[in-house]
Amino acid sequence: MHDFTMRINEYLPLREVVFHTLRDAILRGELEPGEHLMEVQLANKLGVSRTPIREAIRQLQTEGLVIMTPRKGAVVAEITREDLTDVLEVRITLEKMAVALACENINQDEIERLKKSQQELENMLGNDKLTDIANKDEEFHDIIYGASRNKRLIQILNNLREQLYRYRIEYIKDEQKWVTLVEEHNLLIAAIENKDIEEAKNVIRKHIDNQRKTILENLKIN
Amino acid sequence: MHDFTMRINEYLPLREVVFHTLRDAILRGELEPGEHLMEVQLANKLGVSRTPIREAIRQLQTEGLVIMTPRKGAVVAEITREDLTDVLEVRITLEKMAVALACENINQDEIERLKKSQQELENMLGNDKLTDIANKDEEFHDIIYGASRNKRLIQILNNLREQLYRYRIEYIKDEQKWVTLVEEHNLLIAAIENKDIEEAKNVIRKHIDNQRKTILENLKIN
DNA sequence: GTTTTGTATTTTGTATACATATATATTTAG
DNA sequence: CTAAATATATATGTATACAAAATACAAAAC
Repeated sequence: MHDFTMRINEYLPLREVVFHTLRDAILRGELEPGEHLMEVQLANKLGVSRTPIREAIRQLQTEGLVIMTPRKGAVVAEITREDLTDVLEVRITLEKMAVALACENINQDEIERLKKSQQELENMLGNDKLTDIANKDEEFHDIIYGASRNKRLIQILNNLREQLYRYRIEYIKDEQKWVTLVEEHNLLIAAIENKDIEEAKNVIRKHIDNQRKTILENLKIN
Repeated sequence: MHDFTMRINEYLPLREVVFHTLRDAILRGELEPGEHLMEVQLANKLGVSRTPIREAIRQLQTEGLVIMTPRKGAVVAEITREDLTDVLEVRITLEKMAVALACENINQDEIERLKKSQQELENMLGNDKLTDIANKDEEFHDIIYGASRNKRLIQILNNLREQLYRYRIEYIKDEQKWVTLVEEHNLLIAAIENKDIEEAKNVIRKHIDNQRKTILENLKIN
């Protein structure tokens, strides 16, 4: 018997495809900050009409990746050092909130998944591609987000992470930081398992702070 | 000589007009949760084409006021008690962050504006329309947001407040709560002026918590 | 009576056409 | 030669047309 449920929801609106294409182009740097996004040009390049392009650009705006001005169009958002600092500052606060809630609400299954994810992450370091490692690291933190049981918090944290997407490789690629990364993750698992809220908050604060330092150091922009 | 700079930026795209119209309709309850938003119908009613309607609906989606499903369209978001609890929980965390930052960064001018706004609010209680009072209360908190100097924080707080817009009158309309409201605002001003971060966080936590109780008590939905 | 299937209608997705504002190039006045 | 004025081109805003999917409903099959 075949699984026919497989093809359910396989349909993707063009606007979604365009959105992901443009988003990736921005995050990879193919579309540079300050660059003007012109609807007809993009429509021709991607072989669609202006309509899905417009809708995708609007979605990019809400993610903070482009800035739109009425009658002027959209430009790829310049990210200033100040913006990054702001984002990271909010992120630390909300990550602390997330681990605190996770301490209270996490179940045994999630703890197991956390440990498994962490083990896999350790095995990948030095072997797999950086983006795969970065994805595994995201998975780890996603489990914690989920254990917070607060959907709005999860949504905001995902959005903040999105803002930092361009820089997420920086931290992973420095081999000297791997020891710290693994150590912090393990401390975090222990703290959450012991429901030690203060310890968990401390560890996550340091963890994000390390990322912050790396990002700000490697930053060419002002 | 006339001032021609006056008309600069006076232009508003139709999508913005439609967005505000629909948003107000949702917040007033004219468009009820679960109700289907149909593009042609709205376009006819508002006398515009489908294009600005579509773009407005997408914006409503990012504000969390409607839920869109591909090929199915948009429905006004049902707000569950759980959603509200989540929003308020995040809001308390971020309001605490905002007042803490405000303690560090606020300047004399802003303190004066805070006191002036508060004085005006007190004078309005019992005299002015509830929505005007609510707006004045927003102004008060906006000054504190601004003093945090964190643009991303301000943006997220504004969005969270948006989610609670439907219920903001509930708290204001109960005359018994006015004393508490005024008292808390004054305590908050004092704490910020003295740069007493812990006290400020405590006051704002109580302040939002009081709103939370009122909202959840008056809530008919599950 | 219930389920299935075919058809009509409605609704969203996408493309395109036209209107209008902005940017660019050209001309003309000083 | 510079700068204002004008013409031209380009881009966005909006409306409309057409395609395709979802829904509603009726008829047929069981």
